[in-house]
Amino acid sequence: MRKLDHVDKQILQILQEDGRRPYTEIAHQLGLSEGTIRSRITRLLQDGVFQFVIHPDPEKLGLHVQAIIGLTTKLGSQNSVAEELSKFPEVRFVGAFSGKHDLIIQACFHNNDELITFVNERLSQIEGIAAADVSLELKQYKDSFSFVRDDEVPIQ
Amino acid sequence: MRKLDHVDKQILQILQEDGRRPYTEIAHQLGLSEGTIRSRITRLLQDGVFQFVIHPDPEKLGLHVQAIIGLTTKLGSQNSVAEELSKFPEVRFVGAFSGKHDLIIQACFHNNDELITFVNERLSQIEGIAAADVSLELKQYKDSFSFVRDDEVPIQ
DNA sequence: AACGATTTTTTCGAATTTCGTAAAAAACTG
DNA sequence: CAGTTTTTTACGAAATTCGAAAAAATCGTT
Repeated sequence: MRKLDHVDKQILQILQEDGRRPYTEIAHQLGLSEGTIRSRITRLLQDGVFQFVIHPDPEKLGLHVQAIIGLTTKLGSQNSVAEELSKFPEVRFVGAFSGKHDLIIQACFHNNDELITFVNERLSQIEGIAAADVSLELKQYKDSFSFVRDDEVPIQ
Repeated sequence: MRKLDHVDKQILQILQEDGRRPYTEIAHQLGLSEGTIRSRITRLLQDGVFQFVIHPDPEKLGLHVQAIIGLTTKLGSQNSVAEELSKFPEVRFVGAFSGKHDLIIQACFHNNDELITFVNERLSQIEGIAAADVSLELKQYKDSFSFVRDDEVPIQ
């Protein structure tokens, strides 16, 4: 996989703001031809650098309750627990971490009942979870995939 | 804002998988006309139900270090701290929470140095942060905005 | 059930975008 | 610097999107 250059990052930055901006417009904006933008985007997709998706507003979908849950797993079951958790549609993020919790997940629910049911019935049925530390989201300030920056990648 | 119906959710589910699928194809897939898909998507966008974005792979962008940081703020400064943090491009998530930490953020860095600099120099300069509890991501299992489900919204 | 009003869906030609591909240009290599 | 590879451009054909009007469906009222 070739290293991303300035043009690639500019394309990503534009698509970050509007994932459906036409190649022709991006081309015009960057002073390149449509074909160039197209071939670059095709390559970026092929290299798995990004995907076209949508960002729904959970509130508008009726998912009024969001939570971050820190999990402590029994030694040796971290991986299987993480994979099990990843299958749930209400779980949007699962990661293994160093620090207080072995796993940290983020999940969305319609209401508190659904969250309680998830913790008490779903989580308890997964073998290997020792403890769950639930933090309820009170207000969301920022939530995005917008981490494309055009600054220099540090020399390793 | 009208309530989302089954067709809206189906459209969102399709776009979740491929944010660039043409209206014509969605229409064909759902047995509706292109115009219907177009007007529904236009309305959903106008109502702020979702946005077209891209999901970059942080690793492919050279962002090899991700962290979740739980913050304790001084009484009264939670909001200003959150807003300040939201301005950082490396910070992709900021939320106020009940539980152990007042704020929880998620951020991406090129390397450990960048993370250390962020914690020691950026965070320390923000007025109102009492403590920061850093968890380093060791492995990512799931990360998506795919929380559109087509099950029943519970009766409140 | 019938009515008008409103909203949603369909239709269709025009404008725009995307696609396939070949040629040109540029960049890289030894 | 000639040869090779990669990238960009160009352009006609195919597909998609767009604008707007007609048709259909939905809704509230009687």
